[in-house]
Amino acid sequence: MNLKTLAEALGLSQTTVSRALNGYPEVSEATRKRVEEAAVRFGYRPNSRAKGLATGRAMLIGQVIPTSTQHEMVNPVFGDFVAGASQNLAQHGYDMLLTRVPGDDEGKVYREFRARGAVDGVIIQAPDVKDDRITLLNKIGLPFIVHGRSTGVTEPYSWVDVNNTQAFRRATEFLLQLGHRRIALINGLERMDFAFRRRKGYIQALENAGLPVDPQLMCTDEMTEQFGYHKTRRMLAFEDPPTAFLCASMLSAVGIRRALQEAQLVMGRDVSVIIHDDDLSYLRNGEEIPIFTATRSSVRHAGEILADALMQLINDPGHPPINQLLEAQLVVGSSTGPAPLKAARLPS
Amino acid sequence: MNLKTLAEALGLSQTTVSRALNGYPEVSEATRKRVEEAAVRFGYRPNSRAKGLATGRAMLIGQVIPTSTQHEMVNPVFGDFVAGASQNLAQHGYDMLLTRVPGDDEGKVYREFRARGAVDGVIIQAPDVKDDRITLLNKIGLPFIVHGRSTGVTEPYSWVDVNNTQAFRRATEFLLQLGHRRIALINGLERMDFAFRRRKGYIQALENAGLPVDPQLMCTDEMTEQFGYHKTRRMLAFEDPPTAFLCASMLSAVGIRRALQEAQLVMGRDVSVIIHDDDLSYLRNGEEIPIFTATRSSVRHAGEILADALMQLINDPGHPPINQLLEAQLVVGSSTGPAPLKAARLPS
DNA sequence: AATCCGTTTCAAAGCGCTTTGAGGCATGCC
DNA sequence: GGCATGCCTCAAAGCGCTTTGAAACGGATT
Repeated sequence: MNLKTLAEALGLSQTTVSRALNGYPEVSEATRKRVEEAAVRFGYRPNSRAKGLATGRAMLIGQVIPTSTQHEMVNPVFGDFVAGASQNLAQHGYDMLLTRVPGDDEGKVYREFRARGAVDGVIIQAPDVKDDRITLLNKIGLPFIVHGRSTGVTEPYSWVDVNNTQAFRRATEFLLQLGHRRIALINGLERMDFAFRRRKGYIQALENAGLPVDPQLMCTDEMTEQFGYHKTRRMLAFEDPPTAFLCASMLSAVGIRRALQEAQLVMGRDVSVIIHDDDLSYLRNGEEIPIFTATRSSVRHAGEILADALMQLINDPGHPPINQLLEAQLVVGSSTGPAPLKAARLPS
Repeated sequence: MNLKTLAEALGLSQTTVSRALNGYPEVSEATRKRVEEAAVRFGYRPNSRAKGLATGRAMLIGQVIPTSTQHEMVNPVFGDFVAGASQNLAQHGYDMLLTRVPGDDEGKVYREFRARGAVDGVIIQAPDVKDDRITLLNKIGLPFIVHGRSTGVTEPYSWVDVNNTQAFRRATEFLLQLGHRRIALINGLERMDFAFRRRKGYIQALENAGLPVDPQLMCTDEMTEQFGYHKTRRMLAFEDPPTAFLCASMLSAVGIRRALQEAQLVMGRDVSVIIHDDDLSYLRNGEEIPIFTATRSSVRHAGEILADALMQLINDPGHPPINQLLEAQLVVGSSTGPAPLKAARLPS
């Protein structure tokens, strides 16, 4: 069933039917009712591509599946983020177009998107400290919004980000207040902007407290469970081991917990742990009482906000860049406590 | 830059240019070279919607974001699955269209997909024991393939599934051989077909061994970390506690591990654990030596196979249904060992 | 009765591509 | 020279929709 046959069935012109369905005022209420009723009855829905061709809109938002080039790891945050974003995109009649990049020339995909008119806008995930994609997208004029920021990019662009610096500064301060002096930082890859900012916050807090920054206590890698596990074991074997861990991911923190329990150490008593909690739907940080003390910020919620902002940018082409900084909540769980008088230490 | 201007710039007709770019034999090699070179130079790419309108193809595969209606939980497997599927779809020039279902009438989305011609096919995730979506899609004639199967559906359809029954039968047998007699099953929601089948395999193994099936030792819910944790604690407090756990998900197994370690029990010595491992990129089951003994089957690989199969179905409309059963590998890690003489038990 | 006006409807153009059916142009053969 | 034969190339139709500019209509006004 297409517009033509529907119009014929109704004894109306295509114009009138189209107008009736798209809510134009030139159509009498009676006609509109009749048309709408018939559309439902026949199960008529306008063809996406024809409509898109006529209107010049794809009604699609592009997104590249965020995989680290290192280990082909899919960002664990992806599912929840997409769920949030899609939900709000759907409210505007948009769907998401997902594509996988062969090799690492993500730029090529965006050029293609643009040239083919495949999407009306794109979402950028996990920006680097200096992310080329932003410059490129600005250049080719494809509406976009970044989930996160890129410190090294000076030109204006739209973004929604968590205040990572602030979150990790506060978390560090919280540990300092509990008397911890040796605080480890289990961080994500530092070419990622969020990791860079988290370290900044951590260092700020230490320096404000007049404490030295020990490079040995900072590590950075892909945030796997094993990463947390191994680093914890190694650091606990130091001469002067940390009494607290600041961890950029729930997943790695599970590894920390494993290492601690294996060493018969009690989290929150022998060693304190604070994590950043993206509030993933499949990996909740406890129920009423959080398992881990955490800086919490729902990535799903971020997705919702991002989607709305992108819709604004698309619907109003002259719109100035939208920047929104979300504050993470510091939620106190049972993984933190006063610094022990004597640091727990593993035999190396 | 569109076809018309490109053709003008080359002093050729649109037909010739189109043919040259699409590899038709009616164009001389010299012309083709010239056209291709110009296309690259001008950055010409055919408009997706115009091309789609002309060819009648969307070059998109639809997928509904799999969220449980219960807790709005996004399937943790989603990211990896999509990465696998998208990769192989991309090889055929296809992208993935993601949509979120408002409410729970997923059927409506598929009808829309069909009526709007928005996609050329769809992928169905996480089928129920009796899944209506299959019947619907067969009825409306939208090419599709199911990731998993639906026991209650008798009509033919295409699917790619892991042999869950077999996997869990083998895992149970493995535990039986180690002398375990009280084996707990931490299963997913049993309206999901995969959970139903896993239980079947588990029960088969017990019955073959002439052992009773204790309903108390079987539980089913959304596979969260907490679910594993709580159920483990509860079961270990039984009069006659299990000495082994069979767990449908890595995530829940992390909860099992937490409960065990908290109870000072050593996995593989006091209590054995076997999990099903989807080989998620962000949640690897150890490096060389698996942490958990597991029935392993990469969900990413399943995505790749599914994508290829769907491409076949789409490219050859008369194609009979494709069914592919993947066998899970039983990999032995350090979480299993001989049954202890006396079962470890927690005070209730 | 003629005119005007607002409402309602329409025919046709256009979006950018593919594809059909036809035409131009050397070449080779009689 | 005339004519079929391939090889290339082309103009135009069509995909299903939106939207422009115009027309039909009924009722009110002169």
